[in-house]
Amino acid sequence: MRLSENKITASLKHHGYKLTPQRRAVIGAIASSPDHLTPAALYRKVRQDHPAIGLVTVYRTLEILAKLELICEVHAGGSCHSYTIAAPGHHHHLICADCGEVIDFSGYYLTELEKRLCRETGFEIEGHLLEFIGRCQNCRQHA
Amino acid sequence: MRLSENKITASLKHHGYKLTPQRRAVIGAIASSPDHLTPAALYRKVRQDHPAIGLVTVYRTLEILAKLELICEVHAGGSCHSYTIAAPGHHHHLICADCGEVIDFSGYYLTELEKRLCRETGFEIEGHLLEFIGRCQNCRQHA
DNA sequence: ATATAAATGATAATCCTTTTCATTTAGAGG
DNA sequence: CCTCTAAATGAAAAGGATTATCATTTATAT
Repeated sequence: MRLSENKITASLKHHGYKLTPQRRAVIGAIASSPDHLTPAALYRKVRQDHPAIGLVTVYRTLEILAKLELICEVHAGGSCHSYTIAAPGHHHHLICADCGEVIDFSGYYLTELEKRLCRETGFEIEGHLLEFIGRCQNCRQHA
Repeated sequence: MRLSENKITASLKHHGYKLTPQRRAVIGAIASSPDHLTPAALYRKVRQDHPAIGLVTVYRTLEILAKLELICEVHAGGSCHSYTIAAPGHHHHLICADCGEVIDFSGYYLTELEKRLCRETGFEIEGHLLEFIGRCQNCRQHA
């Protein structure tokens, strides 16, 4: 389950950020999109309802949301800077290569592997990046 | 075990690319580095021995090497465009957040998870991105 | 040696992202 | 409600990374 728009605005307020119409618009756009968006794509989407917004504001809003971990970066989609709304807690992404839809999943599949790597390499492991890329049912049927 | 310089030059020739001194220099630099390098960092390194080389040539060489899968992109290191020499076959990276060293490992830890995701989501999974980030023994001791 | 297509490097052009700064505004406190 | 103030905005410019253009050079097949 993904974070709701309300949770996000609440977290912004809680951290002392002002709730401007522009920020609401960016949050609304990203929260209502099932797939991941680049800053430019998000800008285009937001401008439909909010033509006066500046691209800079989109960047600044994304920066804040990322710092508060309310959105997360998607890598496997090709573009290195795509964002999607965060799900609470640790999770991973399954991304459709055609339509870009992002499905979250979670689980602790990697703890055994982490332990083994620690033993064998002496590394202290702090985090990981795991994403699957594929084709969703819908895109497969329409191909 | 990582690809040797010889394997890489052989593959270049085999695919009809010419073996120029500049390309040798780029390959030498990337093959001799245990960590991952951005195009700019690689450019700086190559210029020490080969001052006349252009940054453009570095980009072009990286493009070819990536297409032939002789080098691979590293994501978790922060910069979205870092490259390191490829290991033959499918593998993953364990990256030191301090010194950038990249350790390869392989295994088939994800096939069960892939099957489950297929069943539950209807996706046809084509690939994945798995990287661990942490601190190597050496960096931990010197911290 | 020669011919030729490919590769190079300088330059310019494009993106994408971040700074700067004057103006506007959200939200706190009266 | 007003007023005030720091924060946020948008326009413009700057900065950085990557790609395109093009005349010149060069690796390699012959």
